[in-house]
Amino acid sequence: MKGKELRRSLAVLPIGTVMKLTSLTARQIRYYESQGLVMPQRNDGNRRMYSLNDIDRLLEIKDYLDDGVNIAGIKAIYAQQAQAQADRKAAQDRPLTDADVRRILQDEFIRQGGLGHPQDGLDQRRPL
DNA sequence: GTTCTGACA
DNA sequence: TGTCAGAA
Repeated sequence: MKGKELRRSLAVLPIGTVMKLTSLTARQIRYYESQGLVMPQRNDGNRRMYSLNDIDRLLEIKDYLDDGVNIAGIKAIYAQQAQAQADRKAAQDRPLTDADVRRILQDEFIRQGGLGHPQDGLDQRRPL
């Protein structure tokens, strides 16, 4: 993770500041948290501490709400996005399976001509 | 003074 | 969602 994103994820804002930055009431901000839409950190005194990313998320939630999307809908959107990212990460981290290796070897085999079609006298080789 | 949780005329 | 209470 780069320093820039690290700073954006630093939770340093108390709810009072977040209220002014988002024009949301503390009631609304806490409610969205209860719905799992945001998950601010807590400091020693159990006070919610928000990061710049949290601010963006809250502003985004507000926009969705203004566009008529309900809480359930927003939940679905974030759930789907999280799933999409999980899939991408899984694809990156997963070591090659036997199936992957077979597919790669077969592709390479075909790329080099494979069994070809000796009958028609022309190979199916494709240039790289 | 600010924020937290829980509750509801 | 607003707002009040009682505590931290």
